[in-house]
Amino acid sequence: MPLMDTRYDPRAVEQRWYDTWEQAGYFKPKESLTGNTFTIAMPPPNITGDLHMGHAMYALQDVLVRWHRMLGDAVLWVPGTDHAAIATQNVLEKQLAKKGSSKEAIGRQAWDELVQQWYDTTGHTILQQMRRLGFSADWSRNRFTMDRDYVAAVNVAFTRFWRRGLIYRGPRIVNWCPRDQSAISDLEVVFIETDDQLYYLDYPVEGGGVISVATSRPETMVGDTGVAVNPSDARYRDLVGRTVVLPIVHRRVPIVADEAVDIDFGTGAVKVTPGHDATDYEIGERQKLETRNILHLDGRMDIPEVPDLDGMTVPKARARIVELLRAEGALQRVEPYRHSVGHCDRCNAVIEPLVSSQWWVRMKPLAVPAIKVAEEGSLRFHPNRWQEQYLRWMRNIRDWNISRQLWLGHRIPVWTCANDHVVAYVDAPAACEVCGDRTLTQDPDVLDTWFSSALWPFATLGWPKETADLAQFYPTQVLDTARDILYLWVARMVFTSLHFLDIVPFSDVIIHGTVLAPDGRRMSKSLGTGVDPLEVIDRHGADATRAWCAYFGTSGQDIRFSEEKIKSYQLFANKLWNVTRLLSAGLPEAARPIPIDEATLEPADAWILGRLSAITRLVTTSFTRFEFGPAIDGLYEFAWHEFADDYLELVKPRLQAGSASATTARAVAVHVLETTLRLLHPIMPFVTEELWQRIPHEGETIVLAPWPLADERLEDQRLLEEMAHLLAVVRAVRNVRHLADPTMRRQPAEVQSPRPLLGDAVGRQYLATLAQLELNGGLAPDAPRRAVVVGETTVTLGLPADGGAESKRLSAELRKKREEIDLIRGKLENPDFTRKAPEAIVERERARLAQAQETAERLQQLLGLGSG
RNA sequence: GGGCGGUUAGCUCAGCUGGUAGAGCGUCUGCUUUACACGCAGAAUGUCGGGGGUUCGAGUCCCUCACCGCCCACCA
Repeated sequence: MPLMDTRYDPRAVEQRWYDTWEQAGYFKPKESLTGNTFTIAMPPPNITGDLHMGHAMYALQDVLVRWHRMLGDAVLWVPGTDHAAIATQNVLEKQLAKKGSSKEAIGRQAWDELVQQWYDTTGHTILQQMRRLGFSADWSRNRFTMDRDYVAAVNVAFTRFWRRGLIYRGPRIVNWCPRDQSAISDLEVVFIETDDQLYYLDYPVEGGGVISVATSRPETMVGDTGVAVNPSDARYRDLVGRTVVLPIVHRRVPIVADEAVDIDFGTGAVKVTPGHDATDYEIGERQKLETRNILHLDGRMDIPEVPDLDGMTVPKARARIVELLRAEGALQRVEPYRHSVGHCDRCNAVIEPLVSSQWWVRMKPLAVPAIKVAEEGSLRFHPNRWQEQYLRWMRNIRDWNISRQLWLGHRIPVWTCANDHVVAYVDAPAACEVCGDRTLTQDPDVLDTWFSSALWPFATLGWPKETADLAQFYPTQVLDTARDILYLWVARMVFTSLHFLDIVPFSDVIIHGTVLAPDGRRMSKSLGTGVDPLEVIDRHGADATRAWCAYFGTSGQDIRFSEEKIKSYQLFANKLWNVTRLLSAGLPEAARPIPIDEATLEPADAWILGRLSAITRLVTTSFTRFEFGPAIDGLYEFAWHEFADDYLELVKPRLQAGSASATTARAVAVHVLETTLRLLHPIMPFVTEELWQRIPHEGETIVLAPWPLADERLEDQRLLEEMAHLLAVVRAVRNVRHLADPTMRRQPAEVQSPRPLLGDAVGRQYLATLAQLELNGGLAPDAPRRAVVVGETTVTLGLPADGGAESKRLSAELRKKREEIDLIRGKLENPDFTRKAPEAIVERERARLAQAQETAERLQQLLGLGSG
């Protein structure tokens, strides 16, 4: 069917091709033609989630996946979703609340059934949305972190860690979210700058005197079990070892010396509340201080001995205790204070550190190999600077709190029997493996959702079973994600895989830029700054959206969303559509490629083939380096400007002539277009398939077409230079004509060039075609004329005379040339330059000088004639 | 407190190991030329954040300052 419309409509094309590809099974791994496999585990989005611009960035993965498919590798892109414990629990709790119920009301068993039912019925909407972007993942291998096999993998992982002694349970200070009523890990705490107050409290010292301490949380003083000073602080040396009597509760606590105390902060003395502050907890451990809990799990005060405060929320308790302290004369002063307060990154509640019994993973031994692989280079980061961030975190790693007090997630696979034997089991045990007792109870907590995510790249392939997929497709090659989960997820996959499989899960980590709103703010629903990728696709097509993502994604910088740039890629698709329209006219659809007879190539043909080879190298290199920007820029420039604007304009007369030369031109043009479409396919899969099918090609789909190979023999440097010169002459002619009379089209002209342009006749013909000149008639001897000088070539145009304007223009050009000559000459006359600069650079400057001098001489001649 | 990124044309951004400043959009001029007006042709626009240094030569390397953004940390 011939292409009639002058406009490419992505909506008429994309869905159709996607369905065709998926139904044909093109996204499933094929037998490798290279012996290589190429695997990417797609970062699993939250099952509750909707597609946002962050997911659109996964287009980078699809570019690589499609490229490797064309290279002939056995390619597998594994998709899936994550149960995202807290987020999903919140969704379901809201649903219950609407019905006036709650999870506590229905009980754990009914809740578990509800959750399972929800998993079964929820449509993984987001994976459907990803198809709109053209993602060529193998959906038949879709995984969910709550699938039966995946749960089994999680239990195996936990149990193996346990048996190696890498998991322990113990009371430690944790970040407690009073709203979610769960512990969260350090990484899930976000610190927010807050205007607060710093309270200076006077604590009476037994035997006389007071010691002043500063605190932003005065209510915690009822949990104080000590006062600490720096051991080298002379001011307090005599007080160390003595005892303070706390106001209000009138408890006696010691004054201790500890290095953690900053002499310069506040008074240099600090109240120690090991029960509710991480630093204080550590001081307490070192100094053997008592740990007192003063909070209920919902964040209310648990302090029966002070009825005035008991049961109050923290803000109320803070206000009340200030009154009480003031009444006792213990409040010295209050000053404004700005500091960071920890908040839950899920629900934004203020975190209350408290001591609680939790499950922990010992990180130090796991970190050692994870550091080694990054140092050795078997784990690489793009951009490279993330390696340092990764290493810094790994080297300073602390134990990982993996238990959450939620009702949704992977239950911790630990059972306790009546005789208090605590053991981890892969499957629910019938009896205690130590004593045989049969009244076992499972730990009520669930695992941090990142514990299961850490297994993603190998558990999705079947681990711990030794599946064929695991054998063939593991390890993966590339992991691409945003930087915010470098530690939460990427780092944890590395040490987990090294521990269980003794292998790096991926060799290259791409950290793509974060998409910001057009004004530079973070994209977020609550700010109203979010952009829906599906709407962008509706407006500009998936190809344009992908090209935009790929262009900016690998730059490593954050990216402001810019619809204009996406629009430009839509126009690019349209350009390709019209090029195809031009070339496919008169061609039978789906014909075989036309053989190119090398003997009949004209210089223009050889030139565009050479440029095609160069662009093939550029794109391939760009993909290899995980830097897609140059590939996209290069293809855009090549296809639009060199191929369409220059080459096609040049061969149009030949195409219409219907000669043997027409056959060659058509064969070359079709070949260049076909190859360009293949080079572009990983980035813009839809339009390239649509157009590829309409021109001569081999194979049933561009998805499985071979990746183009460069042929450097075609890159004739002399030809490229001569062509560049010719195009420069063309531009200069057009410029002069436009200045003289912008409405003027074709006119007579003469060309003089000491060296013939591209073998003279052909060059003159090209010049005539592109610059719209009549070169055969010659100019009448007395006709008004304009001169165009580019290097060695002079074109004399028959244009209306404009008195002084012409010589003024030439004088200006001459002046510019002379400045250039002075500049280069200055350089060459500097002995340091000629001695120290590389020979090639000096040579180039000499050549430039010669060119400029030639032009200047010619201009001088013309002016001499003109002024005479 | 420590660290990382950014600062290049009106806007959004490229510029690899130092060697004549680039793109897209926008602006201006002209053109409805049988692929494309979502187009073609032409043009204008930059003390490459400030200062210092290294070098024959610095947007690019080093030091320093300023502002913007991010990360880490036991900011009581």
